Amino acid sequence: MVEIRLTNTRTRRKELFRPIDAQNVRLYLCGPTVYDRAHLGNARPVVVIDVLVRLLRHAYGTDHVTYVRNFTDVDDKINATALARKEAGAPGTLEELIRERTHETIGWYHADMDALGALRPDHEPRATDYIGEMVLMIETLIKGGHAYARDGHVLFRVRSFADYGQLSGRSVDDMIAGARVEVAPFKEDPMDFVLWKPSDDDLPGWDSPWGRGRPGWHIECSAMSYELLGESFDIHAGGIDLQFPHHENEIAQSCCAHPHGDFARVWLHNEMLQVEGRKMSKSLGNFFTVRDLLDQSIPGEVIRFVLLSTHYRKPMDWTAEKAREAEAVLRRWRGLVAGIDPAPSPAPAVIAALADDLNTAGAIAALHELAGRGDGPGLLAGAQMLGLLTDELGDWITSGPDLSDLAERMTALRAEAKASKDFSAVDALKQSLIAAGVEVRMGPLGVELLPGPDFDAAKLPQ
RNA sequence: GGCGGGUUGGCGGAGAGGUUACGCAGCGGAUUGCAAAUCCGUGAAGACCGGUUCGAUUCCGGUACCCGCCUCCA
Repeated sequence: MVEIRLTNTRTRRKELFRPIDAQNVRLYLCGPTVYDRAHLGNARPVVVIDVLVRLLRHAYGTDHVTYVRNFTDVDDKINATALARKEAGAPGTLEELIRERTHETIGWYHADMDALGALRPDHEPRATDYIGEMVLMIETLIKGGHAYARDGHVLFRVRSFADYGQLSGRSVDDMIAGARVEVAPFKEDPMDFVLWKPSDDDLPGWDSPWGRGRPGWHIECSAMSYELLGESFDIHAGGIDLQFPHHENEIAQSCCAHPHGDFARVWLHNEMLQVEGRKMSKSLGNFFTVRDLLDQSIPGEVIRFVLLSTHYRKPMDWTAEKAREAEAVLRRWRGLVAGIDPAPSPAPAVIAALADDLNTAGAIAALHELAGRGDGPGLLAGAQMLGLLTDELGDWITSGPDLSDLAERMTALRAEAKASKDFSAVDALKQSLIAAGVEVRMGPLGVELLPGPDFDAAKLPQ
């Protein structure tokens, strides 16, 4: 059995991973709020956890891992988008427009994450399908003295949970001293957070004991993970920015509603993705989507490689240079493994790196060594452990335009030139191909033409 | 203000208290009509100041700078 070690945010230590039930290893990843295209930062945890799931399936068996990732489809940004569409004259009720928007966004999300080679989770619950369960959980919290209703709102009573702040290493008093909390007249304590809030007629709402309203953000993950994974499960993952307040609040809700459970044993948090040294964020306006990159002809496999080339617990800067290097490596590797079957099992060095707190960068280094030794089957098996060099992600390598006519012409010209020693015609053709963004490779075996990133069919010689 | 993370060679980026990370770029060579690609070889590092140690880039303390969370965010 592979010994997997993971850094648990809760204990701040790298720990040996021991599943609650080795027959069913359970993992929950906080998924997207489906109001718009996923940006590149959204993709980092998805790709990282995808590798973790592959590793867990390798260690415990394909059918012994349950992976859940939610869709948050109750959210004010979704409402705002739908409302804007309605005001712009779109037909249908607000609820229909919201449903349309979330349905459309989920389709984009699936397409974009598929393009990165991320396996679909076993369950992808939507918050709107679990409103009843959330209401039940809130009622349980009220009965237990952990929540209270005021003016159509229900709030979680932070002071009722002694461990509040343990995950993120802060105390309620410290946070109040920070004085950056919303003070609302209906709160007993400034740190109390919303479980349920009232909806007016312009907002989606569900009937509840506290009137028509909608759930707060945090309760959905508590309710859905309980329904799908139980009161104790193995791993809960997400971006480090979710550590507080989202995950702290999830812990408070879940542990108070299900005092006999542990909720999540291991908390995994990935560091932020940066662009030009700054966090990619909506408020800074420096974010771009996965689709933007794909549309720039950056293959999903290249994006995946770049995301995995930095350890998940470190900030990662996205740069065009990294994408360029990754593409060159993948092109070389794909050439090396073309037509080859993978080795029966991944190289121990690859598994060892991944088992050591998901050291994907170390695993890639191990792949470089396999490639350097010319071990195609080993490289292929190891890379596929990382979700690289898979058939599904390989289209970009062969999907270029058909340049075989030009390659043949070049070959013929070159044969003539070798006899006449006049290479001017060959060089002229080569220059025009380069100008069209084609990489020209001439060797003893013949001529190879590869469309590069700047390829422009309009500039091809006739 | 409170809390957390980081600082490694030209660039990117890991592990390990003592022995080559690895990749890209550079340099030398092989190959090539010339290039490219490929192959072989190679120089180069760990913010700063202390401490522990026979020995620290690696452990501990401090300083500086950078980043993040505390507000929608992965």
